[in-house]
Amino acid sequence: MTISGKQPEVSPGPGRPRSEEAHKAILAATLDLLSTVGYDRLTVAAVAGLAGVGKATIYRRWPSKLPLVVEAFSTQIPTLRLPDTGNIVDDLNEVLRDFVEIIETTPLAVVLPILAGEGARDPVLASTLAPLFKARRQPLIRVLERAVSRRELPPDIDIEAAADVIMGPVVNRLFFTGADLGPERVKPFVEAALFGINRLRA
Amino acid sequence: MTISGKQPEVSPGPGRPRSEEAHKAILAATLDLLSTVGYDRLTVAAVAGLAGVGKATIYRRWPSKLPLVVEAFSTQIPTLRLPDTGNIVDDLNEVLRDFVEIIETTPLAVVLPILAGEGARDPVLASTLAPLFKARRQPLIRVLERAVSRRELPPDIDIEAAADVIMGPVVNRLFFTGADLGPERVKPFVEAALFGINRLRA
Amino acid sequence: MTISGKQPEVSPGPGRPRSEEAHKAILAATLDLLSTVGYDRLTVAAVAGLAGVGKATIYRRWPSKLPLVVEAFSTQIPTLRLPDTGNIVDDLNEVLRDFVEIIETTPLAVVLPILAGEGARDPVLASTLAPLFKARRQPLIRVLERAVSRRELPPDIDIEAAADVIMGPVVNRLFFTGADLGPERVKPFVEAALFGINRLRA
Amino acid sequence: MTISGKQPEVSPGPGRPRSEEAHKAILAATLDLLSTVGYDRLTVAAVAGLAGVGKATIYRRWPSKLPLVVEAFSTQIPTLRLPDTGNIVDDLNEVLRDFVEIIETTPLAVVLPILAGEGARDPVLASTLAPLFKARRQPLIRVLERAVSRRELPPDIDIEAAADVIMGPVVNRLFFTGADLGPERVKPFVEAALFGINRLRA
DNA sequence: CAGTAATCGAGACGGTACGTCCCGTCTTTAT
DNA sequence: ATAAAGACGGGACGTACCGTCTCGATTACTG
Repeated sequence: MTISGKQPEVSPGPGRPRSEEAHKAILAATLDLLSTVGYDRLTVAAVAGLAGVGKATIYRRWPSKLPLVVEAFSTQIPTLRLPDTGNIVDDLNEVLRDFVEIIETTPLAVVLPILAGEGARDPVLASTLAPLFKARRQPLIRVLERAVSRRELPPDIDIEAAADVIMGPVVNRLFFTGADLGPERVKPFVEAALFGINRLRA
Repeated sequence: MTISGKQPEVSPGPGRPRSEEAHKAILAATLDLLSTVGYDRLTVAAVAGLAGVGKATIYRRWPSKLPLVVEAFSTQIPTLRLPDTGNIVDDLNEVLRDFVEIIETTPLAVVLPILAGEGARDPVLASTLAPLFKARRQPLIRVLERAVSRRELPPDIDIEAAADVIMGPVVNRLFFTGADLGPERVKPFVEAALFGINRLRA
Repeated sequence: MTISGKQPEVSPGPGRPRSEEAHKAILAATLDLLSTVGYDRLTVAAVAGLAGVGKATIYRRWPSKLPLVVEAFSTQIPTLRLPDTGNIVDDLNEVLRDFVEIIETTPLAVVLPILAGEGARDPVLASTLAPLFKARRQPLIRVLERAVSRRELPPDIDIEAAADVIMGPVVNRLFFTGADLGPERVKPFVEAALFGINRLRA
Repeated sequence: MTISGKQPEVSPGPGRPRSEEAHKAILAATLDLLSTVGYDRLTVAAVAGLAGVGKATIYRRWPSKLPLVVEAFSTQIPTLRLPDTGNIVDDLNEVLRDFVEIIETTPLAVVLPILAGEGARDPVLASTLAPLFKARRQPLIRVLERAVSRRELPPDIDIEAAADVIMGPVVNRLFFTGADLGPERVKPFVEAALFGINRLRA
């Protein structure tokens, strides 16, 4: 955060510092249970037990169960790679294949929509989630920006809207249509987004 | 539902009949609370109290809280109109404008993602929800079919996928991107879906 | 309470009535645990488990753990018999022997002082306890009243004070002096109370 | 405590010596809170906070909460004076008046019964408390011994039992009967103890 | 038209998770 | 080594909700 590294990060203040070990164990246990039993069968007491931690140690860090789950799943986000194949079609294909794979192999399919729903009602939560959702979109945005600089897309394109057009069809299918969608089937959706739905032949 | 509709399909049998009034009051109270406090802060006891009904009267009709919410929200669906302007662009614009308006003025913004999340975890629920989600897509599917018969779209197009490409961007923006999106801003998304994201100029 | 017995006790009010069975099971379980593990190792959850009852069923009846214990021990009081031998000395001996036996074979030795201490600080609790403590003294008071009517005691004697003089030495020994005191050793204390400490020969 | 009091009895060893100031502040804070909130709503953290001390500083001196409270309350005891009027009646009156005054103006009314109750459950605590309770009785025992040597009491009297007969009525009234009892009302109880309850006229 | 049976509002039931609080210990930096 | 500060594991507390059950009181059909 600082430019010159001179200062000692932050003053730790008096008292025993919070255990980084416990912090990690809690998040790991949360993700473990999330994938095992799902969101609402996950209990804070079970997380504490699995992490070898007291409940108070959890509540000292997160005000309730939901923010804990939010942070746990947010640690998964950096795994979204930023591809650089040199052309937009292949880049987008890779980004979407990654995304589909994560959704289908982690509890995100359960947690993401719940967060979206809660966020729609609770502005505080929404502002907590905003940067996380934004981070999730970042690789996609970068891919599109590079496409612009390569003149594959017009310079005045609305990149945010374009991102929605790319992600949307896949998101809709994963969460609402319920149709099967492996990573290998994202290609037609990329083409449709780029060139129009006429490309969607049977 | 039956072909000869002259009289009550089945003999009602002995005993006091179920109150149609109570039924409606329960659904209305459920929707009310859904929009007020959200899904999991909604309690069945509160629904009962608001509807002036005993809890057993609710559980006599729905096996648990979730199906109750599902039915309550499904009563909102028929308001999606099926437009028929004669060309695909205007039809799609109208369908999407309707959809955006409903999402932004009813508790569906909260309920829909939650149901999607729960459905991802509970296959029984998923199969309950499938026809409801399908009904929601129906106007869009019909619009696309008519476009095919008008030769505006190729005859071998994958209509289900096309529907996802149309709806997806709007859905993504409404539920996850969090950006503003009034009914008047759906037009660029329709064009992008039809002709590709090159159309998305600033 | 009413003179003519016509009315049906009390209106039960709507809704499922509280289970008398559960009530008794809770009190029995409380006494059981009180004697097994003592006051503060007794947990409400354990009481619930032992009684085969939900915790809420306990908290619906008693606001917290202490009042529950109060009521549980108060059910023990009626076992204090009211003797009637015809003379004050034997009557008092029997009352005190009963009292000592109860203290030494039930958790009252633990609970009574705690209640006294809490009552000294909390007026609400004190007024709850007052009738219970009074009931405990009742047999002793009656014995003294009968002694007055038999002219064994002067008619203008302060009976409440006399009761303290009778009970006090035994109470003090049981709770504070810590000396051994079986039921068979109460006799000298009765005589001392009646005739003065000169009677307390080794 | 030692006969030659010139310097610290033991070599203080290396390191910072324990703060005598902190010690006193802890005991004062304990007594303060005891009278304010009672025994089990008193928390060690609150004592530490009020004393301006870390919790570890408390646990370095006392193994747990109870011994801390025991020591705090035992500091109150030395104020019991040993009267010497020359006759037993006045001596006892003074001893009891002192006792009543202390109970009614300090948190002892709360602490004493609680300690008695805990002691009944925990033999270790009981043996810790025994010398304290004994010290409290010491002035009374001395008064009685002097009465024996003055031939006011028979030489073979059971002094321990006599002490219970003297203290008991007052204790019972203070802790369990709940009746008013100022220092000026102890006289009848002294007389009753000495000569029998016939003296207790209205 | 009396009897039967399912319904009603109300609210208690067993069970379980929540989030808070406290105990007694441990871990930091500072003196 | 002790100090203040405060986090730690553990565990009880009292609250809230779920889905079921039990009341007395309707409200229909059935015989």
